[in-house]
Amino acid sequence: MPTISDVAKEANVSVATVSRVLNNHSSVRPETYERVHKAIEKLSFEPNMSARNLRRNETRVILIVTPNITNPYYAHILTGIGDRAREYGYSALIYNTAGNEAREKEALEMLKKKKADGAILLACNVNSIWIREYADKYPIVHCSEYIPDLDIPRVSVDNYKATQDVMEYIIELGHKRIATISSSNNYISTHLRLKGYKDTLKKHDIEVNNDYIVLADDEYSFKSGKAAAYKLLDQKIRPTAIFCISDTIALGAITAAKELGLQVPKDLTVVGFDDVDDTTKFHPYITTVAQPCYELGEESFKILYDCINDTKDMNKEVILSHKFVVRESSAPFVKRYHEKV
Amino acid sequence: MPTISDVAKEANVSVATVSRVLNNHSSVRPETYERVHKAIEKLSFEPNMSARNLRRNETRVILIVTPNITNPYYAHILTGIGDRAREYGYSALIYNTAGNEAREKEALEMLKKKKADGAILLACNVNSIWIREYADKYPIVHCSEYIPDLDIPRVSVDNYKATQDVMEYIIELGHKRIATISSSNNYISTHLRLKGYKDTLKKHDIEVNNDYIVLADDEYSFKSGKAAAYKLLDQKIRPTAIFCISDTIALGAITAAKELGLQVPKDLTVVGFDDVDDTTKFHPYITTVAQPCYELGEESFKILYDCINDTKDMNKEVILSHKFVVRESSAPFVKRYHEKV
DNA sequence: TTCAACAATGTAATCCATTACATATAAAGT
DNA sequence: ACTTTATATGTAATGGATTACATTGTTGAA
Repeated sequence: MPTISDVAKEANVSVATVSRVLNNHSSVRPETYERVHKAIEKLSFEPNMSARNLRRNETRVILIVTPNITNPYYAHILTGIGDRAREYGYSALIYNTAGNEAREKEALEMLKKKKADGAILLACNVNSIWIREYADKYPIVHCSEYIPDLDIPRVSVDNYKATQDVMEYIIELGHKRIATISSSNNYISTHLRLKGYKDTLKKHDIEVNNDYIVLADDEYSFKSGKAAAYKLLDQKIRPTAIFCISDTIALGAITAAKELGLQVPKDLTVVGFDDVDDTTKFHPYITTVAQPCYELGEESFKILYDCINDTKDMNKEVILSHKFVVRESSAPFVKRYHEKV
Repeated sequence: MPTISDVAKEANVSVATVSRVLNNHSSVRPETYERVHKAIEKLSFEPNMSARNLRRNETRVILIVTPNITNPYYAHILTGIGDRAREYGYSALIYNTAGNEAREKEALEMLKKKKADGAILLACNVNSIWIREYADKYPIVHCSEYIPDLDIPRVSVDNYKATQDVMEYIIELGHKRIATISSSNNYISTHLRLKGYKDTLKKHDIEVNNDYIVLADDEYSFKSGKAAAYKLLDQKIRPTAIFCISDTIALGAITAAKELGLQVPKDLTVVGFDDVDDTTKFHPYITTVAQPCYELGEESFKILYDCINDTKDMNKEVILSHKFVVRESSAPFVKRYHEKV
């Protein structure tokens, strides 16, 4: 491996000049610049990152704190982060926390220990305000989930608006008995989706029925989605539509409906959220809100990069647009002879 | 951030001694060792990795070359690698290649440029012998796929044996008309599974029928699995069992069967491979071969680590054991009135 | 013409941990 | 008692890039 001083010799200049060329300093004469570049290419020189990092006091490593990359939603985001990071010469330290706060803290301690230049947090409870003390000192970006009122840079979709879209659509279809399967977790998205659900009902003068709000588990597991749907469908007056806050839950709901002899969408409309890969693996394909996961990842890296480099006028909050996609699991409400309402 | 010389001062020794303590050199007196350790703890000193890496000429970065982390199979492996890597102070550079050879080469060029200490390749065509020239010079480990005859260290399951297990089971159930959905890709696992399929049939004096061997696409997509199943089930003499080389394909096959009015497993036995998350999301739950993905990942990191550190007597080939799990998609063959055979 | 101001480049210190080599002290051998 | 050997620790060079400061050369103003 050639070093900067090999290049300097080759180009007949000092190492300082080579370094200036490398870092695009203005004070280098164009012809010198040219000469150095030729030397660099001739020797196919690549600056030694350890040396540069040592001198610049950076690591070129970013931390990705995620509950679980095995979840395709996070995997897509991770791909976006990874592609952009690589492009900028960063590598990733992936911390799987399984939602465990102790491990989240352990992860962020890496920043203190200077093992990473910054962190992207993929899932974060609204009450984790302890993150502030890290965010005050180190570059941290929230991706998709965030903590309200703590103005930590973030990128996400507009969960409230997306839910409104869903609910307006379901109401438009003529449904009145609309339930939701939310989650026991404490994510901002969960809160916003629930609020969107309630607010839109109220807006249309439909009473919010607490029996129609049931919770799946923290990780939106298929199983818990199915169980939640059972709770809804076992009621005397069944809902005719269910808004699920994730596709996996929606899948669970559809399975539950089938087991109860209900046809989706004929007897029950089911809408999901996220649009991960499973939505079109089985009929009925799920009507859902598509999130731009890859772009969420890309964007969070960009913001983190700006944070690390103290870019002026950087974006502190990026909202990417979602897309509501109507597929097969939703249909107009039809009053049937046995219906009481 | 305290440095090694701060520690030296605090402990009243030279930096060399501190360094010796840090690296567990034998020649340090126990009481000195103790004193230095106290100083380290008092200042909560952490060695600066850039400086260490510069001096030691290493990066502490490993390359993970994968077609697509979005695939849960790879995601699980990645989690295993990641957890182990972090433990040893390595971070990961994830290269998504989408199976593109140019991008695979681009990835391995990082080794030449000293941007990573070694690489783990997650999917690799059997004919990619160009990898040898990198493997000769740099630490490279194959995980789950590999190139035969090129003795590059690797970890995988015994695909041939696993397929034998599956086939023996299906034959045991009384099936004679057994088809397989393989893939157009060029992975060693694909070849071995096909060979296992054929060999076991022959062993039981069942003729190999080429009409019963159809291919899904390279990525085992659901869609292509479904299409392949249609090809099998449209034949005059239908198979009564299908061995699919992936669960997603199996899922596709089950969907195709349903669409054709066949019940799984009553009318058709379907067996998958991998045991990723989807296998128990829908009934019938899929009978499949469970791969220890996380452990495959862990093990590959360990081997790579040994390669990087020239460990003597390291394992060059690790075969982890698979587990054949019988669930709902397989059942004994029952001769029906309309059956010709 | 002379000096200030600036442009272009060079010299050397710096980042921090590692390690070859040097030194000092103690234990062992004759 | 005196050299030899081993043990424990220190000094200083090293890895490669960056950058404050120094130097040289050039241009323009007075």
